[in-house]
Amino acid sequence: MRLSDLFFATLRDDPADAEMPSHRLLLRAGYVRPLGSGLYSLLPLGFRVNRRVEQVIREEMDAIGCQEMEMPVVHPAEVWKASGRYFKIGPELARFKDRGDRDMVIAMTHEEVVAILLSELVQSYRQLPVQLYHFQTKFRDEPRARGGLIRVREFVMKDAYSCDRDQAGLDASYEKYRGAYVRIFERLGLDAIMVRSDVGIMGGTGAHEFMVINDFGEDTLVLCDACGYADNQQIAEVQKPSPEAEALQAMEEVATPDTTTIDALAAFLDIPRSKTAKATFFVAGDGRFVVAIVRGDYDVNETKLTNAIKAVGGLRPAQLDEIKARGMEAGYGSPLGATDSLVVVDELVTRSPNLVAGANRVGWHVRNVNVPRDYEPDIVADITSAREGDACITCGSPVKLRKGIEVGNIFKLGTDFTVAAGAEYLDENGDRHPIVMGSYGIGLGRNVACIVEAHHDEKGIAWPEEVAPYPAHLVAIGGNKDPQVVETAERLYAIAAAAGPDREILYDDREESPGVKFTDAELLGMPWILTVSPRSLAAGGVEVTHRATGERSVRSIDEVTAFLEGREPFEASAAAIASAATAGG
RNA sequence: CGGGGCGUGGCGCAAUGGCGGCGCACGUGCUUUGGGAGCACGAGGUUGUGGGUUCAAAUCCCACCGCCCCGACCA
Repeated sequence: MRLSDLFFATLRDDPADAEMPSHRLLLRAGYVRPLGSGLYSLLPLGFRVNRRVEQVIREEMDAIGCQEMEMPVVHPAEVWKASGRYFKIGPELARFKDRGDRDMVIAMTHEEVVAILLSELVQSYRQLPVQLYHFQTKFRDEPRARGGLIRVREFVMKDAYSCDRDQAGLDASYEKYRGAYVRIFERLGLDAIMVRSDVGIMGGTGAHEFMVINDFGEDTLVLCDACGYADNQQIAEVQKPSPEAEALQAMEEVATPDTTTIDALAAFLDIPRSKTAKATFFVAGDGRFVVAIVRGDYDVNETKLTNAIKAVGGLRPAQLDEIKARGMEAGYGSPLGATDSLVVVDELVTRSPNLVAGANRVGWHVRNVNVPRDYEPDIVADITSAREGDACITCGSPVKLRKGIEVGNIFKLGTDFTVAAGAEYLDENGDRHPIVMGSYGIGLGRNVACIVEAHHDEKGIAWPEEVAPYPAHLVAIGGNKDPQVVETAERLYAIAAAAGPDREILYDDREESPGVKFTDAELLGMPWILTVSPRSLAAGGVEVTHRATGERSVRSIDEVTAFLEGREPFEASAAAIASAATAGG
């Protein structure tokens, strides 16, 4: 592709409202353009990267026997009503009516359709297991798009579905996908780590997320360097301290003006936060009012709380009047005297004697509150979030917290969808069973952004060869002084073109100054920059620069030809890679 | 949905009540080709939309729309 023909434009200035490096660079280098919030066009360069990422995923899916197909983006609403998700999912699911006034949805994912296909096509255990996948557009009307391609509303996802006759089959399929995902992210140049994740209210028997550590990430990961433990903070467990035994003291009210926060309370009474009990108030989707009690030095983990009370529809923070109506006072709250509430107490609180808790009266707390002496919990469970430095649940070493971006997930769904769709098979004995499903997703655009996050410097992008839109970027300098430059560059370009579509290169044939061409080449980020100039010709050929390391050498026309034809790849020296790794952090 | 910020040419920005500008990018011509070149000429705007105040509004007021950031949310 000649740059004089390419549909793109590089921006000299950073776009004002692009905060993430990947977003800034993809905009500046002319890979993507926004159309609206969370809606992006992929320009030709961006589309080529997307396609190469897609191809890596396709190869690894095919390698585990997963069959590519395609399912519709628009579904009749009945499909989603049958699974129940039409009613469970809020405005995130886009709905509309077709010309016949029929309810329709724009698909967020495709479990329902797979289950329907299974119900139509699978009758015997002999047809199982089967693995299916497609690359298809999803629409999720997210409350807030952010981070360029990281969180968008419309995106292409590879979603795969395993279909097995039983749990053991699902476990085996799940393992295959786990292995495929490890290979995919390695090929994409991403350091993805697998963490256990919440299965949510969709049930299922297990799920993992593949995460890339990134400060702009939306999830928090709990990691242990010592033993390799890695969980999403939503579900991560840590070892909690064993408070020293104390004689239980009598409760005693104490005036504590202006102490609506734990910090203020602890400071006012001159006690550690660990000697206080914190109350937070929620309303579950089914209407139950929930008081969650954790020690003052911990935070409530809403995912754990949701799972502890099996809250269908999740939790929302309670309103002040809802709290008051149940005899409690926000800022000075506790279950003491509370009515009509589900009291959920963190297990550490039950082991921590003589805590200061709210008196449910503005400006007052109560000393020496003990569970279950002073109030009776409805549920005792681990409902706190892991903290930086807490003791690892498996080895006791201090854990660390890191932000992460989810680049893929694997999920043991179970039979919810197949039961709803009537997707059953007959076993060897003629008995009928629901098919057991798993689902496995990878968002393409998000992966493209994460690759840029991991492979860029202050000058621009540095694509790994596996996903680069073109293998090389040819720059001709001084062509007006020396016709041999243009002649040589044109010849090399033609050689690459003749070597097949995969070997096509970018050729900067524009009448621009050398500075512009070099700057753009570094911004666009092809793995190898080939410079033809009077200087390079005098030195014996073409100057070859490795974009990622900056390593530079002059290669003969024959060597470059062998590279362009795909016969002899260029390799960066180990030393250059090591020094680039050190410099890049 | 709550909080904050922003909306002026393709991009980045200035103009705070009185003739809408600057840099880059863009077009034409000449010069220039190893690190975002120079000169000359030129094109490009209903200042997000609607309403209001005023002799006069990009500027002040109201409403709406859109975008970004934080939070809520995230099968």
